[in-house]
Amino acid sequence: MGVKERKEREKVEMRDKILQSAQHLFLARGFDQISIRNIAEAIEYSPATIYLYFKDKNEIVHALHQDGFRLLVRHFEPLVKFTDPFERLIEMGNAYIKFATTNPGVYELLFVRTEPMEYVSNCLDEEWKEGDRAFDVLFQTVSQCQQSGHFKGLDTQNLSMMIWSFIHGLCSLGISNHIAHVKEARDKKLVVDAVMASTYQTFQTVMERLKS
Amino acid sequence: MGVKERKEREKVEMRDKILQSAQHLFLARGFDQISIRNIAEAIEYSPATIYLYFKDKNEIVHALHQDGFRLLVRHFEPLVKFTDPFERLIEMGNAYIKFATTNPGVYELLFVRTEPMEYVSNCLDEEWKEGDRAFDVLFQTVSQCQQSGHFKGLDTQNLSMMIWSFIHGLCSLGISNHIAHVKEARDKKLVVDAVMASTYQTFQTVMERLKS
DNA sequence: TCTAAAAATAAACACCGTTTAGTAATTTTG
DNA sequence: CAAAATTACTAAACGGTGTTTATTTTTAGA
Repeated sequence: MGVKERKEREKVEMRDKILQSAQHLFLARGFDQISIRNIAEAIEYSPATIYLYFKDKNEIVHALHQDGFRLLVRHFEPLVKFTDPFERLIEMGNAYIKFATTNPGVYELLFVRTEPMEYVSNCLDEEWKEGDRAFDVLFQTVSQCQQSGHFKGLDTQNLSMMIWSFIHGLCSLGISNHIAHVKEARDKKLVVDAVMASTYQTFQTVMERLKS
Repeated sequence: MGVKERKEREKVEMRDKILQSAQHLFLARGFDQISIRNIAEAIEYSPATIYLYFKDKNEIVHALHQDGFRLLVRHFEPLVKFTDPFERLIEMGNAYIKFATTNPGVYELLFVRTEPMEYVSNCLDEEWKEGDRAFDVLFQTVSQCQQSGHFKGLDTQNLSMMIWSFIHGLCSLGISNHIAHVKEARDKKLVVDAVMASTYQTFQTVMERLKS
């Protein structure tokens, strides 16, 4: 009676195929190109079929979301080798920026677009495990920094928030090309990279000053 | 021969009416509700008529964009009364956050949505005068802070960028409800407000430490 | 008043997410 | 093995979007 097992396997495979297709469309041609019809065409099924595997488009986007968070967390994992918490914190900033700049699409999906947020607002908790975990890594590191005598007198939660806000603002502005207009150069990508790099350096200087 | 003058006046009035309608729809019912058909219905004209006054939808959004930047700059104008540059800088943070939280829709239009950006990438410069002016106010203030002995050894442009990035990250995360998931409280709006307020306080503390 | 220009529109085109009703394939049952 | 039942799939439609084209209505000037 391997029929049931096979059917379940096929169901999972189809789900994966849909998600893979959606991600490919998203990364290759932008958020707007994730259309049910485009996905359907890519996997060579009718649009209606997709609704047998996902409740609606939001559910697809949310699944991609989870994958994105897992990717972010994976960027943080190698940082355990840095035993000094402050050093690890700085490396986390690097890892975060690297994640955002090498995966601008994924970053946009995770932190810029608001559509999935609204969806998540409904089916609370548990869906955001991955996101919470990412923040928790930061929080723990900041906490350890404080235990080592850094950032005296600052609330851990708020300081973590501040650091994340800064890095997010940097990445978000960079990715959305809001920075390019400040400078007059032509090649936007280079400008963004340069500004982000040097701004981040400034951030590091500021953090250094706050160490003791 | 006042006919030509009247026609020109009517042309401008119609343009304004379209923009006013678009802004109303946007602020009242969100970005998605800015549809050519909705605008047309609101001003009691056919959808096609709108294309006699605007090249496409992007041109409408971009016009709203400019208005948004003018509103932001207007939030900064009262700050000239603060003669101490550092005090003015802090007040600018307050003004920016106030702008973002009291006009989340406008803020989203200006700094979160990317659609208008792409449009702007084509018709470079001149369209962004207002945006540049807003950043310039910040830059000048930071520069004056440094002339008063604050923020020693930090590049002005980058430090300005850092400050903007931080505040933007805070507002952006707050508005997009990315913060709410960190805490487990139910009333998101309150949580966002609280976290933003206290985080901002932390930021102020950090800035204070950097004064000398 | 008649004509030429300008302004507005109806209708269509090609998309979108989603639903419904019906077909085709597959599995289970008699 | 054939019939019934279940499952998998899809064609077509609904109401929405931005935009274009051909046509009609309104207006202005001779």
